[in-house]
Amino acid sequence: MNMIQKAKEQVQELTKQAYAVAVKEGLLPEGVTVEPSVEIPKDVSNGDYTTTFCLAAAKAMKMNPRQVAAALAQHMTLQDSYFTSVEIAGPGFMNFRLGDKWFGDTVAAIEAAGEDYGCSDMLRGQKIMVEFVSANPTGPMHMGNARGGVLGDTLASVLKKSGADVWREFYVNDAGNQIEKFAKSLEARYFQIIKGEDAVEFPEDGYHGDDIRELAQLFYEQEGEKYLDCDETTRHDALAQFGLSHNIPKMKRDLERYGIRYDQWFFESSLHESGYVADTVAALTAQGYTYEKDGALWLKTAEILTKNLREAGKSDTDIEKLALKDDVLRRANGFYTYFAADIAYHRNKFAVRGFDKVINIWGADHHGHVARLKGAMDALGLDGTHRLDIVLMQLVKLVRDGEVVRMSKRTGKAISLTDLLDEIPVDACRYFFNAKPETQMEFDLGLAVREDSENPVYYVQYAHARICTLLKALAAEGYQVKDAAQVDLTVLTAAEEKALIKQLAQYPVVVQLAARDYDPSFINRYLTELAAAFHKFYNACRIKGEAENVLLARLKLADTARAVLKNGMTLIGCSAPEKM
RNA sequence: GCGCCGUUAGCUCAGCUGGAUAGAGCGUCUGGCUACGGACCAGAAGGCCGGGGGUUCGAAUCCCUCACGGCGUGCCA
Repeated sequence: MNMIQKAKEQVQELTKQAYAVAVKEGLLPEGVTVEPSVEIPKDVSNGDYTTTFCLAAAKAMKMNPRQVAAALAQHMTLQDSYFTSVEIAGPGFMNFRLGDKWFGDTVAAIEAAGEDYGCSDMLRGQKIMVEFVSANPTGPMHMGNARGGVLGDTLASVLKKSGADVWREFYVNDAGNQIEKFAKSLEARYFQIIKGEDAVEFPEDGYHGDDIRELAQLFYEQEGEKYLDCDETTRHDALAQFGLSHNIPKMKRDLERYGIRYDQWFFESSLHESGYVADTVAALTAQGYTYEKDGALWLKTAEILTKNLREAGKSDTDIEKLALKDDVLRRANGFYTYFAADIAYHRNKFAVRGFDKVINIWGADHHGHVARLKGAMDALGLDGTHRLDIVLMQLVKLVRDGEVVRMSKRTGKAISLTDLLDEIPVDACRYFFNAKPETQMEFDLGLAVREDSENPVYYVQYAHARICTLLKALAAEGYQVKDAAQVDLTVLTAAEEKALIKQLAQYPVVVQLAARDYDPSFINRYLTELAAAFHKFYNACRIKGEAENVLLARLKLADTARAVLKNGMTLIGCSAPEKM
């Protein structure tokens, strides 16, 4: 248990005990079972911890909240607790103030945890897969992929710190229609190189990007006109394979520049080759969830989702309005759809590889698929409703000089992830994209370079570097950081010192919130606040030249702040340099 | 039409499962080191929390409704 929880539980216990005594004394009516809610006031003048118990319980007691508070305060015994005072304020808040012991214990607890500070067993025993980016390997990755990459990677780290057994995966869509389109686009460029640009028409729905031209050129340089007259299937296969063999390693390289590494790159084609897609569709058919129409095989999506919605309490008229439709699994031409492969893929995650929970980071434009993929898992008896979580990430809106820049690969105007990294340092990118998933972000390319100095990541890094320099300077004077047990931490009484320690204590809570909400941006905000708390402390309290006991206590505090800054930056994949 | 996401300071965003006077950063203005890193700190200005109703002792937060913006609603992936 972390120090915040300890303090909160004490407030709850003290309040409950005081209530019990007050009842015994006949001051308050018995039988009120309201659980005391404990909060940390924004303003320290309202104490370090507060409970709203009196406000919540007053109604049931048919009393004025302040009277309730007065009765409780009378019988509050603070001996042996972390608190030194309790006072009634406002409409009936009870405000508790922490004593020295809590602050000292907090510093000692952080020291004892070391690099594991922030870890919890909240998700102990859970095997969780995070699948993210999974960009089509038919072209360069764009800004949206950058956001998804950062989000997925940090989320995975946060879940791991919360005790889960985490697996990072990239799903490679190396089969299906997109690949065929990819091959046709490459083919057209290949022919154009040989026959001249005007002699060959480029497919309307093909990929127009320059990367396709470059790949075709490379292919031509390597293979010459060898594939000019062969049969189409052979040529398409060769071109697609060639293209993928260039694009996939490039995606790996780009993601590694962000510090993102996967446990596995899972190929869609493997599901087709092994017959697992066909097997999965057969399993759905065996359960009676499919039917044939117009030569295609359909999944009874509407029926499955209607059942789920009814169980969730939706009325039939509401469900009617949704106009649910069934989905094709196998086209009339005999090929399986992307959806069929996706069902097989997720069945594999649960049924074959045994993940308890699967989290997918998807662009918001895929939200229409969430319910039906979960439903398909339900139909297979895999409880997709509860075990499959989809984090929908709003797309990054690119703006250049106030004008929206489209990101479609088809138009070829996308700003690639490589371009982005060439302009902006990795740390700034990671910090910027580590935002709340559902926020619609705007990224102004004109400001991209300025983002450099504006990005709060430098503020955090500066705090860290400043401490490192300080430690060196004091070491040169013979002052080493000592163990908490050897330092008198009770001399840390200034408001800035206490504020800093309280901020340090928050870290484990923040990590858990990030894991609970699948929102790693909690860590960003926390680090900015921690850096601010440090800078304030540093500005208000001198270290060098102070009396030795004060110097050593403050030095210990600064070093503790350094460790937690480093811990958090590592968690979100940013560096914590010792000098800048 | 229907569905999902969003709307908070000039800009980019917080607001922790309903709490006290709604907060940061950037930008603007005013101050602060012969002292451990001024990439810092202190202070000021700047808000009908998109509009309207409701629930509550209490609403930016929960419910309803409307407006605006983004996305989706394929035998595409």
